[in-house]
Amino acid sequence: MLTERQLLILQVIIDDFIESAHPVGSRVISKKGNIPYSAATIRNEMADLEEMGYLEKTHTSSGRIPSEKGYRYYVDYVIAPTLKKTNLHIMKHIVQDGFLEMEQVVQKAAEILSDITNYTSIILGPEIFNTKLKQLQIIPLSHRSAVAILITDAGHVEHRTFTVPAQMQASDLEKMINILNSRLQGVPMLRLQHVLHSEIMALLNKYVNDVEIAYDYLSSVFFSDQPVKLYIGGKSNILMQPEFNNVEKIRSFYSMMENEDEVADLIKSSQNGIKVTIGNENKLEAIKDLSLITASYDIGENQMGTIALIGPTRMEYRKVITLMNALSEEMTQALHHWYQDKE
Amino acid sequence: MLTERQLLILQVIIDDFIESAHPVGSRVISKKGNIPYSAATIRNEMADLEEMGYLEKTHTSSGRIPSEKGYRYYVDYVIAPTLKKTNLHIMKHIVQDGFLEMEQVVQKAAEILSDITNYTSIILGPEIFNTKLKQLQIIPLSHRSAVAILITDAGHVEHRTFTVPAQMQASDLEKMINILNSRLQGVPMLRLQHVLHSEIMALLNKYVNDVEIAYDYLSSVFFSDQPVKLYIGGKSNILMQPEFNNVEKIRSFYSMMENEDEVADLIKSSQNGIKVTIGNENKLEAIKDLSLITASYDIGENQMGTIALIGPTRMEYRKVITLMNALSEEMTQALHHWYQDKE
DNA sequence: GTTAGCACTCACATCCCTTGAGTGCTAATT
DNA sequence: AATTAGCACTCAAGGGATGTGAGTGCTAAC
Repeated sequence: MLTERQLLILQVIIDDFIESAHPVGSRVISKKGNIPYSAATIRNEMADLEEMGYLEKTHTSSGRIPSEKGYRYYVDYVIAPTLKKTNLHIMKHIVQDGFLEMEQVVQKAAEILSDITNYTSIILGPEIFNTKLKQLQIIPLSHRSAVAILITDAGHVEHRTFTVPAQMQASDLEKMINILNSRLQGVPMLRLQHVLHSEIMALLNKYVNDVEIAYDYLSSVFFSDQPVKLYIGGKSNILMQPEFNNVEKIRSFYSMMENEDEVADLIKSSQNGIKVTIGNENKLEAIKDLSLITASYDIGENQMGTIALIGPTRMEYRKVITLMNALSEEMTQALHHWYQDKE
Repeated sequence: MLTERQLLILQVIIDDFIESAHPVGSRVISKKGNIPYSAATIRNEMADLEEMGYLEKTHTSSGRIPSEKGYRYYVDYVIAPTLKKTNLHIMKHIVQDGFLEMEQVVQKAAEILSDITNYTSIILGPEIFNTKLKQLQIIPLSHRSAVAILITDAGHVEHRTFTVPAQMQASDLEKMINILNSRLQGVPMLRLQHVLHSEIMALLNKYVNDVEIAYDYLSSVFFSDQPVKLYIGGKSNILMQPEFNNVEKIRSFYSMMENEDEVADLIKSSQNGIKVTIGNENKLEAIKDLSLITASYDIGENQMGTIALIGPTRMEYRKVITLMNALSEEMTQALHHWYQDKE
């Protein structure tokens, strides 16, 4: 659809604009080394490109800036084919260190990503899809309270303090713990509630006085929906971008970022691989003039988590995509390591 | 030092400016109901107040705005004496709910505080000063890794995944856990390392092969300095303030807030009670034109944590201080509850 | 098909002017 | 002696004008 020359010009404009954030004029383009055409020719081509929707003007006599369609084309047909798997070893130093918990690895990855790119990074922690309960502990703190600790085979620990209802006997509690522990080990986290309900309630019934209360309590302790775990890096990086020059934009961006659920929804990508969402392609109002790049990192058969990067539509797509590809690869590996250690 | 009338005028100016954020002129003041003087009289007084350093002008013919000295006087001599202990029950609904963990209580308190005030709140989690180790658990995940869980008598749970060194026998690990568990229970968290070193190493020596390695590992697992826990609420609230109208200010504020250690240092107040730091009284460059109010909440003999609020120097001091007084009271109570339950 | 040339456009900066809220000072009033 | 009215003065802020320059589109020449 685009001629060789049009493509070249489009590319030059986008590259230039990504760097400078200023509209690109015909003269500057014609002066570039790899462009053997005069400004007038460029102008004609630019007019055509604009007609086709790849370029825009900010006003009648301004230079051109890429439209969202332009970026889209650039990302899909210019960058994507040229991407080669690189081995950047971004996280080399982190993974070597055996002490780090998985959560810390993820947090660190977010920081690195935002440091390198100067955009804001968001990493959605691995979901518990596939992990199994390794051990359940209930530790009484007093006659009225206790802390429940769930450890998964991935080394993830959840804990929750709860008040023991007055109607519940201390002996009941103890019995209950024993039963739960013996029966729930090895059960996938996702099936916990189901198993609890279908298999164990009957069993508990024999030993414990008031099963209703017990069940209510167990449910509330174990299954209160865990808030999603988000790791955000470089939230203030985005303020360095010249497009964030008015307070209203900043305000709406930060308001959005404060709402973790919304952010989690936003970046939770179902598909594998890298996904680029440009400007208005985003559903969320607050980032309709930003670009969002998500990449999933996964482990075995199930998707686990998502890495995302938010920046201006004028984003260094090539660099960023390469980087995220590599990072997602490395995180997958690092977490695989993790899992293999546990087997 | 100040005459009755000067004080009245100062107060009116500050109140007005706090509300409007605009310089206050003599005419508006004279129009107020409780002011029986003409604009000219007010002007004379204002000139005096300015000479004494309580007021400032933004330019030669502008109205007056309070200087930092003015705010300071206002806070110390106008507000402070009139404060009465109020019982606001800000957190009533939270504390009632028995399920919440202490951390959630604190987090919630931060959110409430920022919601009510529209400023940014920071709460420094209770320090572990006085808590004792309730139970220590080490749960092997595989032959090479394990997760250590420390539960304090306050129901606080710390966990840490670590890799078991190859040189260490599985049997050694088990023995070690037993010894540690029997000996460390009830030891105050702060003395853990000391006790470990002085009492237990000898004991371990008898049973475990390579004590050096064991000790190194234990240290790294238990005593890697826990980052301070900060709970921040309403980070974007401050953007609503008209003084945050230029990007540079926003940038420096957010950069500061990203550095948790710096923030923790900033608000870690040694003294009890409420402390107001106005503008340049703050050491940190980024908030030299903001005000910071800190209040400690404590439990028994030891200070536990700090509540802080950051807003423009033009802050609703009276409201905020009253609020924080009440909140600190309530948090102290809530946490006392907590502790009493554990006894 | 490409390019030089030229008239035209428009954002942006600068200067100027007006307006109005506010001051300080002086003289009159209480 | 304290208060107030009156008045000249100041200055930020807003609103044209105006000039400048980077850029365009179009036409005609190469």
